[in-house]
Amino acid sequence: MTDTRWLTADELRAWKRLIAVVELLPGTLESQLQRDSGLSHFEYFTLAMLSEAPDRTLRMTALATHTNATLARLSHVVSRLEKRGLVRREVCAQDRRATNAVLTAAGWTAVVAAAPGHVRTVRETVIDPLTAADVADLDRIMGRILDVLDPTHVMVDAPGTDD
Amino acid sequence: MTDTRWLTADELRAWKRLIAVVELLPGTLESQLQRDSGLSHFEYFTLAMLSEAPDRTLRMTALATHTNATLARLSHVVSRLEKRGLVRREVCAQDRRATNAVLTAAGWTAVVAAAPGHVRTVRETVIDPLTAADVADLDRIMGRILDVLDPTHVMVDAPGTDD
DNA sequence: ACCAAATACTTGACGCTACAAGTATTAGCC
DNA sequence: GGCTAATACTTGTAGCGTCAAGTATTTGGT
Repeated sequence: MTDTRWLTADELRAWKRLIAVVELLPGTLESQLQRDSGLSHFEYFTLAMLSEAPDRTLRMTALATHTNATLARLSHVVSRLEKRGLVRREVCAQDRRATNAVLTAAGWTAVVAAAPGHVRTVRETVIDPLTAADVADLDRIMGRILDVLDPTHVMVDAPGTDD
Repeated sequence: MTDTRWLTADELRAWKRLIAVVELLPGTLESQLQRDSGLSHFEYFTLAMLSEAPDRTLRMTALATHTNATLARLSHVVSRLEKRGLVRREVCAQDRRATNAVLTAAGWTAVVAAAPGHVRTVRETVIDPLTAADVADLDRIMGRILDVLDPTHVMVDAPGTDD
């Protein structure tokens, strides 16, 4: 336990603003999706990952990795999505321990219907207030932070993580 | 419902990275604080706000605003903190409808003890991987996003929002 | 071939947050 | 002054995420 290096005024200001965005952004996305599509952001994200996977199918473990969820959480969420007919479970033929989550036709319809409103919200809240240079800076900075938070780049820059 | 303006490749990359940080950062802060201090990030933040307020006291409504919480959520959290002896409730003398949340001596001790570890985590995950120019860019970009998410700047740049 | 360990989930219980409804007090209006 | 509306919370309920434990299947020795 060495001496604490406190934040400078500039660092503190940037940090406070980042943390404010981290607190506020999820709620904004959540509200819009819930209101317009009846989906939580995590549900939307899960369906989106499946929609881009080969055969619209992923093993639970792979899906959990891409959505940054625990297997337990994903299992509960997939159960709910299954009850609503948006996803279907299949036992994996190659490895009977494993479960494949498959996007149903209804699930595809739901995610396709939800996407435009979601993208519009993303544009309004994040992208459109920024200049092209800002976007480049944001990309660079978030990349540096992710090198620490997610060194193996499991969540981003892996296949099938489009939003 | 006009045509959707989809994200360009650059925008999409920056967005995906931002959302990854938004998903991963809270968990990182949460784990460290819980492990080292037995506090959730929200509890820590609540105590920190109180610690910087005059008389270490704030009305519930004001505290809720600064922590970006609903009154209901804050009420539950303060109840728990009260049970642990970190916060005390007082009826406001001027307005008997209102409740003041007051940081106790034990609460002060807890937040002071938790701060160094928290700041170290913030440094390691966010500040230190960035150059000074990055920090300035981050500050500017988050400011622009906050103009949309929090137009009245209630959460940031209001008094008593240091972290 | 067999058995222990590892893997891939699933399930149940508990804690936290949002939402809805309720209580107490104050402010505004006539 | 008295009545209504607004304010400032508090409390109960339901839903979602986490953690711990359990089940089923496969892998890796021996």
